[in-house]
Amino acid sequence: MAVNKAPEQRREEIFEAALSCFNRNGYYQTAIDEIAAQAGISKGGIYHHFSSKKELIVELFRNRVNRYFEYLTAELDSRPDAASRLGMLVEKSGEIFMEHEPILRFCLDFVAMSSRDPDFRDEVAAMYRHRVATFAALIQQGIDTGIFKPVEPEGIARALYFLSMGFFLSYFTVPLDFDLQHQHRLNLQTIINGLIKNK
Amino acid sequence: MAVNKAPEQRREEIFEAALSCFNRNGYYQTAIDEIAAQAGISKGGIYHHFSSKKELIVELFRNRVNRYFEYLTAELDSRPDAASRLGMLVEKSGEIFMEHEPILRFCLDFVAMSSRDPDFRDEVAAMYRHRVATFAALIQQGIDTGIFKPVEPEGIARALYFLSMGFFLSYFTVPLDFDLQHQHRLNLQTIINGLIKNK
DNA sequence: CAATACATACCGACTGGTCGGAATTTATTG
DNA sequence: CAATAAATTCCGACCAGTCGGTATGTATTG
Repeated sequence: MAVNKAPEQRREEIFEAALSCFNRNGYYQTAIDEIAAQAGISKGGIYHHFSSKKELIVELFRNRVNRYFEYLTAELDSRPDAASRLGMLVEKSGEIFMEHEPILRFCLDFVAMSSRDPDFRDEVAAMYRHRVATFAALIQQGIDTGIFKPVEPEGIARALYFLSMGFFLSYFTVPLDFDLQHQHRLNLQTIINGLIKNK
Repeated sequence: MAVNKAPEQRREEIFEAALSCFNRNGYYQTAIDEIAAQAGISKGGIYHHFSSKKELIVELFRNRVNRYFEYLTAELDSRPDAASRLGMLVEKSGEIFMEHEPILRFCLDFVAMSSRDPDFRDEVAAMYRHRVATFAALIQQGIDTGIFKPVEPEGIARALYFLSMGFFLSYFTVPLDFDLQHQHRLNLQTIINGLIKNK
């Protein structure tokens, strides 16, 4: 019958099912039995691989979300200057937006839940610091090379983080009465244009 | 003993308790009994005033959140030009931020939940449209009076909405390693500065 | 005496987590 | 290469507790 599988493969199957269930009904409204059924395993089987529901979602967040957020900043070094690198970030985040919606949705939910759970919040804080530091470093480069005005890199980096989080959140909670890609570029250019020195 | 109170007063007491409970533990993790205890009433009493838990939270959202979001745009007409009006909006939203944190927190939660509940989403959509329309009208005024560059009012208005939502969300989910008021102004000025024509 | 505003007791459905043991795989040994 | 032992993976019944909602009775009010 049900042949035992390698732990890694099972975990992946459980992750996939959990992501789908959490996105459909939310974390607290999802029963372990539901995930188990969708993953083709039993409840006891899930508790063999994860010690609690909470551990499952935290591991899922680490596994999925961090993977994609790090993808964002992977090949940055291949670009010559700050403006080009910022542009690449914009491109890539647009890609993720379109191609990995389930993960984004889950991530947003996790962030929202983190307002009440310290364990969740630690994970979110790590992501926040990582992203802001990356943005800030890029802006600093732009200032050093004389492309950008002498702004506060940290502050603008935070504003970029806030804007992107708000955009993601709104994507799932607001009528989409606009073109996504167009708005995405407009968002970021509105900020970046303010940085570039007047010719 | 417990003397009956006027319905409006009871509803207000229940609202207050519900807001507090929802903020402490979240909507789904809050039992009606909890709200009842904190409001000094019984579960049956609450179901006398509200037909369901869901109706309670939706009414609470309407009653509290919309009240404050409308306060934002109340005295706009008293200001002479677009720049001054935008500035007033910035000021007021900063005030609400500092003085009505519980309501903001609840609002954010409600918005996040609205990604999965159509009934919630209708309420959020109304707020979104109202805010974006207000922003867009202001920007349009600025363009008409020659203060702003000829941008897309709707698009920038959305960016403003996204940024503020992201800021609020992050306020509750991210380490506060910056000065709130300073960052708040920086956020908005970063966008607005891009609008103002170069002298 | 109605009508309103509660309180109390209770129901049925559901949930996270446990537990004993079965099935399957891997390691060991003769 | 069996045969056996040990470890891993998994099942599914079960438990103790929770929760939204209801039914019914009682006090208050006008």
